[in-house]
Amino acid sequence: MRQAQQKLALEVLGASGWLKDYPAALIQQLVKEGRLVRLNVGEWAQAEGDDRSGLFVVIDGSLHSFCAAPGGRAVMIGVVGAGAVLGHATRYSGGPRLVTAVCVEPSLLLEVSEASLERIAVHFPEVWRAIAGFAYDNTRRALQMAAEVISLKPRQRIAARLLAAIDGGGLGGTPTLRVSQELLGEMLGLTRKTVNSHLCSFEDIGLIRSGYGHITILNEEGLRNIANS
Amino acid sequence: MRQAQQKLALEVLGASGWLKDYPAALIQQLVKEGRLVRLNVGEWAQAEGDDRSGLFVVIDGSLHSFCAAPGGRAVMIGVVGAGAVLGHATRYSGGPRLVTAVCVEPSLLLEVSEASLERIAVHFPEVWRAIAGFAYDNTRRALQMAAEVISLKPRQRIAARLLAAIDGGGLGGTPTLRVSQELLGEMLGLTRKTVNSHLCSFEDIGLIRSGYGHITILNEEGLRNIANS
DNA sequence: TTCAAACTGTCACCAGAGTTACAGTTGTCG
DNA sequence: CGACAACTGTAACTCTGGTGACAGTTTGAA
Repeated sequence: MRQAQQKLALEVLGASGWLKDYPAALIQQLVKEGRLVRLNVGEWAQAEGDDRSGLFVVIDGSLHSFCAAPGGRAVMIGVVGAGAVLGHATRYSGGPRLVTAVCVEPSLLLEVSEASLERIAVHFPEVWRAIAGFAYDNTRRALQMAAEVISLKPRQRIAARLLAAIDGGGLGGTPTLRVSQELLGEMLGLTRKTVNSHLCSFEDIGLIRSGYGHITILNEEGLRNIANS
Repeated sequence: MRQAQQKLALEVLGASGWLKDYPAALIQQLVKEGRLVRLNVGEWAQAEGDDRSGLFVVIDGSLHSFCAAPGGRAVMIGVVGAGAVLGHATRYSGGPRLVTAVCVEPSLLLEVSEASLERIAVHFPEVWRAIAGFAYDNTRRALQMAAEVISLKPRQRIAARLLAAIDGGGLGGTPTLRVSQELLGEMLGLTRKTVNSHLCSFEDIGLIRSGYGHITILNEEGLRNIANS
C-alpha cells in the first residue's frame, strides 16, 4: 500500500512540469523526506495564513483552492489536481500561505516540510531552483487570471476560463470539468444566471456539452475564438 | 557616477524585501555581476514573451507593467518602482517573460543575466531561494489582484486598488500615486467615467485628494472600510 | 424506494456600468 | 508665450448583468 503510494508519488513528481528537468535522485529524495498524507472530502490541506512551512504536492485526487479578498470574502481560485504544488517554504520566502485548499474527493498529498527541504538542499541545492520554477508558474497563472477578469467581458471570460481549466487540469485525457455552474460563476465573478445563459449558448453552437455538475469541452478552437473576440 | 549608481544599487537591493535576510556578500555579488542599464521614457525594459533570460531589478525610476489577455488585449498590471524585480531566470523556470514593462520616467535597472546567476549560485546557492522568495511575492500580488477584481464591486475595487498601490509603491514616503484616472480605470477593468465618479465621491468625504495625473491618499482607514464593505 | 439536497433552466425587474460626446483645465514642448 | 496634448468633470442614453424567485431535474444517502 505504502509502496504503491510512493511509486505513484514518484511518477507524479517525475511527470510534473517543475521537476522534469531535474535528476531522478532529487525526486526520490523528495519522496523519501516527504510525508504522504491522505485527506477526505471536506478536509483542509492548508489554510490561508497558515504558518506551517513546507510544500504540498497533490499526488492524487483534487482540491478547490480559495483566496481571501477584502471584506472577508473567499474567492474560489481554481481546481487543483495531480502534480500541482500548494504553498511552499514560507520561512524564507516571506509570507504565510496564499490559498486555502479544500479536498473535494479523497486525495493523497505529499507534504515536504521546510526542514526536509533544508536537508535536501544540502545535497541538491538546485531544489531551490526547482521551487523558483513552480513559483514562476503559479505567478503566470495568477497573472493570466487577473488579466482575463480585468479585460474580458463575461462571455469571453467564461470561454477563456474553460480553456484555462482544461489546460491546468493536467490529465490530458477527457477535457471534462467537474464544476457546477454555480461554482464557475463564483470563480469568474459572475452570477449563475449569467454563466448559465452563456453556457447554453455555447452548447447550442456545439462548443461544449453541459451536464449535471460537469462540462465537457467539444471544440477548443471555437472557444478560443470566442475568448479572443 | 558609476560609483554612485553602484552604491545606490547596493542600497536598494539591501532594503528590498526579497534580499533583506541574505548575506551582504550575495548582494555585492549581484551588483558586481549585474549590468546597470539606464532607460529613457518610453523604452521597454522587457517585452512579454521576450526570451532573454535573467533578472531586472529596478534601482531608480518607475515603469508600467502590462500583461496580455486573450484577443491581443494588453492589460496594465501596475506601476513598479525601486526595489521591484521584473522577470527572472527563464531557462530553468519554464517560460518567457510574463509582463511587458515600459519606462514612464528615466530609470536605472540592474540586469543580472542567467549566466551571471549561475556563476553566483556556485558560491551562493541560496540565490535561488531568494528568487523563489520574490516569485512568491509576485504570486501573492497577482492573486490578490485577481481576487479583488472577481469579488469586489467597482467602488470597493477602486478603494482596494488605491490601498494596494501605496503598499507596493515602496518608498514609504508620501502616499501619492502618479496615475491618471484613465489608467486607473484600465487597471481595474472600469471606464474612466466610473472611476472618476467614485474618486469624486471619495474626495467629497475626505479620503483622497485628486489632482492632475495623481491621487493623494489622505485616509487609509476610510478607504479600507470601503474596500471591506 | 424515498426523500432531501444540490443543480439547472427560466422569468421579470432594475440598478449600475458602459458608451459617446463635449467643455474646461492643466501641463509640456517647441 | 503659444499651441497642442493629456487629463478631468459631466451629461444623456443604452443595455448588460445582478437580484430574487420558482419549477423541474439529477444525485446520493437514508
